[in-house]
Amino acid sequence: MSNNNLIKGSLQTIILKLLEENDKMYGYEITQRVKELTEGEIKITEGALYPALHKLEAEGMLTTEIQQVDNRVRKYYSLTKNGHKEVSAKMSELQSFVGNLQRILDPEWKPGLV
Amino acid sequence: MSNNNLIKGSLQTIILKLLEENDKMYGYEITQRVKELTEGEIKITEGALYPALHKLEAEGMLTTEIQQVDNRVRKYYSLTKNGHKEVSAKMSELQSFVGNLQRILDPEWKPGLV
DNA sequence: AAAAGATACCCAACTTGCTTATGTATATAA
DNA sequence: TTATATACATAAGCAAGTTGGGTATCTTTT
Repeated sequence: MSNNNLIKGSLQTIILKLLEENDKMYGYEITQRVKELTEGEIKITEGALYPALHKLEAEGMLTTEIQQVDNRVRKYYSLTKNGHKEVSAKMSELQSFVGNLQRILDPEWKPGLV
Repeated sequence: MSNNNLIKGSLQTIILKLLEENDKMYGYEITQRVKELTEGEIKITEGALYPALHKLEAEGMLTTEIQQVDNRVRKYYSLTKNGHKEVSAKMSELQSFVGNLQRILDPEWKPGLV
């Protein structure tokens, strides 16, 4: 992530959610997608991403598939069955955390507003 | 903190914001306020809180004032001038990060919705 | 009366999840 | 030919937590 050390632990959720929407992605693609979606505001570093991918794979959330594209190796990741389950768990965990944050930081806040 | 490792990095912001709203708070009071506001979902541990308070004080964001209440010592914290500045900085940093998170995790999301 | 829990502070060992820096390799643009 | 983009990876170090311990007073429960 670029210059913010905020909400550590959301990287896993980001990876899982993107893979749920895209079925199959490789590491570099994930960094670019996040950069796109946030207009360059969040940059996932490779030093954070690859270990996270390896960890999720070791935990049985992801499977990999190597592809050769233009003399370059790509490692595609996709969700396992457990991975699919994990997405919703992580998502509701994160959404509930963000909701609680809003309750603390913005006393005016009610669900339905940013 | 209860079961979420998501809070890392946002604890400082929470402390600063609560102090902006309440002018003067002591450590234990902060833990209770957060518990209240989140209906017990977020519990700030003392092992996290006190070092964070000491660090913010060392950085010149907070000043302290000891009070004796019912034979018990309370250490009240309040924002310094720099502390007041820091609140808005941290707040907009966090809000922008949360916005970016939504953009990544919920492609349907537009500012104005949760 | 004793034990448990709430109030109120603190510290230290440890773990986790990043950053920063480095390495390999190919292709393209300046 | 140097830098930038694509594409993978690892390792040292750091910051911010968790976990578990300690001290002390007051109140509630057994």
